[in-house]
Amino acid sequence: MTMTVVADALKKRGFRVTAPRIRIFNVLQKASYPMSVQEVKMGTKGVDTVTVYRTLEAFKRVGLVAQVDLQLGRALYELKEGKSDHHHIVCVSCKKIEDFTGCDYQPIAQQALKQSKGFTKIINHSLELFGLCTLCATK
Amino acid sequence: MTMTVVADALKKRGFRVTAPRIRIFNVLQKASYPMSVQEVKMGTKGVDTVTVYRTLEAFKRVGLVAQVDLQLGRALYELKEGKSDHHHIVCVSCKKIEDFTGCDYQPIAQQALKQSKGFTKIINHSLELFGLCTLCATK
DNA sequence: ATTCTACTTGCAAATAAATTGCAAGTAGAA
DNA sequence: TTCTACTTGCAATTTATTTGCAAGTAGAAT
Ligand SMILES: [Mn+2]
Ligand SMILES: [Mn+2]
Ligand SMILES: [Zn+2]
Ligand SMILES: [Zn+2]
Repeated sequence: MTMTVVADALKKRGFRVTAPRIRIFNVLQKASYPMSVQEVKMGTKGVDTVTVYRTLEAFKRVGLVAQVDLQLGRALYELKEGKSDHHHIVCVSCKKIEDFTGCDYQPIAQQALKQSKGFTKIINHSLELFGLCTLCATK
Repeated sequence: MTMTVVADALKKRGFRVTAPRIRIFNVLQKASYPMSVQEVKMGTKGVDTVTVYRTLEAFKRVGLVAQVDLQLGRALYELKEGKSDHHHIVCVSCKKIEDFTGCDYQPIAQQALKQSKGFTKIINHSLELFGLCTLCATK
């Protein structure tokens, strides 16, 4: 995902391409794990926390970023990039996060829709695994 | 799930059976959807918010309650009861929540473990679907 | 039944997360 | 270059969650 892709994605939706948005994008791109708002702010120095919140929200709306909930008491965010659907394993003890790929959720979504009275379409899903990492498991 | 089950589960882990804990349990039992701390507090009237937090945490530890994250900015909680593994569909617009059952996540978990370098066991998982309910879809 | 003590609770205060209002700044169209 | 709607930073709020502590009590021991 190049920067022109970002610019285009933003423009296409009526968003302007600004310095804070570019910086935030770059921070996310370097990260190897989903980041909290505070972490993103740390990485950009100079960009206000509120701007990080608003930018991540904008990125989410244009589909550049995914919000991840790992039961840590705050939301995390990561670039979707070209990467297919991937998810996470989290150590419930030390909070270590690993990615994994290969979530075939379509059958589950189909079954859910079949049961549902009020929904006819799924537009997104979250799937996270929780465990003990080998390090914490030995303690 | 009867109340003696609660009492036993608590006692077994060294927790005392108290009035606030019973009330909170009853509120959760009546609910047909996962509740926020504030909603639980509303339902109990007289029990302090802090006690709700601490009790839900205790219930979580003894396995009575599951925490659910629906990207709403706060955690939700629901009784596990005897009910097997079930999950939710959430309307991203009006936040309507529906249950669904039939999450066969074992293959996914196995595949995740196969890929993982730092984990050898999954002890929990979260899976939530996001969509537009039929009502919101027509707007 | 009474005593004892570790576990619980409520209240207040602190911390942390997320949102809102607004004036000043600026991207990008004209 | 001009103009204006979109953005930003800063301060203030609101909402969520945690912590400290003194007073209360469940449940074991007597
Ligand atoms: Mn990831
Ligand atoms: Mn449920
Ligand atoms: Zn760990
Ligand atoms: Zn809806």
